[in-house]
Amino acid sequence: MSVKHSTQHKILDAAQTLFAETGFTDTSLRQITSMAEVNLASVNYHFGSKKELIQAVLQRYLVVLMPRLDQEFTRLLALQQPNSLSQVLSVFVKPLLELNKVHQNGARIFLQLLGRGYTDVQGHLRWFFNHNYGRVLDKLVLLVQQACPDLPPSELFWRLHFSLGTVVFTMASNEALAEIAEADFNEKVDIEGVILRLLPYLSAAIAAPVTTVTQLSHTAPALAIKGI
Amino acid sequence: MSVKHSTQHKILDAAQTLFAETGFTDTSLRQITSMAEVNLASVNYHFGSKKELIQAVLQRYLVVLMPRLDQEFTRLLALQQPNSLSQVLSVFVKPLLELNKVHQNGARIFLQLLGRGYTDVQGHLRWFFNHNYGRVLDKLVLLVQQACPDLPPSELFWRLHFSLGTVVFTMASNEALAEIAEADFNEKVDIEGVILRLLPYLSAAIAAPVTTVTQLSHTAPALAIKGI
DNA sequence: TTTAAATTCAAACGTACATTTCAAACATGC
DNA sequence: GCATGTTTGAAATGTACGTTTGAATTTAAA
Repeated sequence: MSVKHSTQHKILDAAQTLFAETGFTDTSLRQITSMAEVNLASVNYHFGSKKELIQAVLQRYLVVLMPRLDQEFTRLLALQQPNSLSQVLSVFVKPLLELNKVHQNGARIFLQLLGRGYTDVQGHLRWFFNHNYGRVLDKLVLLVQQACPDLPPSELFWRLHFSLGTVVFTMASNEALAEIAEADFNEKVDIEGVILRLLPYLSAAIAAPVTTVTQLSHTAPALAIKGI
Repeated sequence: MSVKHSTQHKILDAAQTLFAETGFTDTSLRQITSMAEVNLASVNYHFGSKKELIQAVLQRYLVVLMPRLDQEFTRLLALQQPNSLSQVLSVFVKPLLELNKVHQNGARIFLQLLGRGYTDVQGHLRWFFNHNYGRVLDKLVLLVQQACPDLPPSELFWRLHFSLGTVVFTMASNEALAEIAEADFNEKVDIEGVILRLLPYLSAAIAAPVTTVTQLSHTAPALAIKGI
């Protein structure tokens, strides 16, 4: 049935599954090597350290995804005339789903790992990510800015991070959510289904009218209270 | 300057800070007791275990917040006529900010802890939370349902979880975000500022028009591809 | 002041972890 | 087929963790 895999490959496969399920810190090398049916020492032999294994697991997807995204962003930027927000966000879909070619359920696993990466570890992953792929995401910011010219840059900054949170958290708790959805609403939701539900949600959110505090305090008199 | 605090109090204060910063698993009891300047054994003496300490840290805020939320939800539900979505979401603001009375920066710390709770630990916190406060949140679902009568229940389920992700992730990485915002846009953003920015974002997101797959595939031809 | 309970303390316990070691097994080019 | 470099294996190392222990100390009631 299954082809013969190298030790590295077996380690990466087991590691990504356990990392996505339990997080980086809560997954031990012993769990990984035991699931991969390889020797404990082989992780350090092939990857150097646990830290480098984590990065290798992510790299397998990033080296596929990021050039694809970069290409899409560049294409949209070249169109000169501004794209709609939903057009911009839609370019994520295909590259993300193509991660399923890298590995079965690759898209889901990658997004889960991304979520873990942003909440689990404090330093090295964020650095690793920004250092290697920061420029690609700058293009995304530019595209969204063109799509929402009325949005102040600082507001856009916050809303893009809100959106990152939406995606990342949803994927981190994806398993639990999908189970509840299936039990409560009898609907099976795969990663594509979740992404499709995210698009209109995020489009509306990012493009939401900017509400000033004065406007808000009409519907939210709570803000008038002092001293807290 | 500072009043004399009991050992329990000192442990809770140190624990909440470290938990919020580093997460539950990545914070050791030795770090906590060393910051609190108490003996290592006192955690187990006063709280029983690390698990129970985590719950105690959260309880300090939950026992204040949840009855307040419950009261607000009940009040809105009693109005009979449906409330607008932004009215519903606005009731979170005051109770959340009142957590600053529980402890300095209590609102921020609590939301950060909530974020950690949803991503760090797998089992016991989610159970603890749903078991104790599930009924309060059922009222919220009802209110949102009334505010958005056109939203199918399953869509509402997903969007509320998307929104939870937005809040929870934003708070978990709040420190980093606030730093960047201050450096890039020269604007100091406190927890109240973040909450105020979240409200219009979430209102628009939850109430976004429901897009069907057919509609979407016009702007996102990516979905037409097969085999992935 | 006496006494009993509550609290603190230093030390140790057992466990799990990432990493290292080094000999054995394996593969590969000559 | 031998020698060389690569990979695996079982075992050990050292560290950090949560928790337990039992004696010392403080607290507070009698």
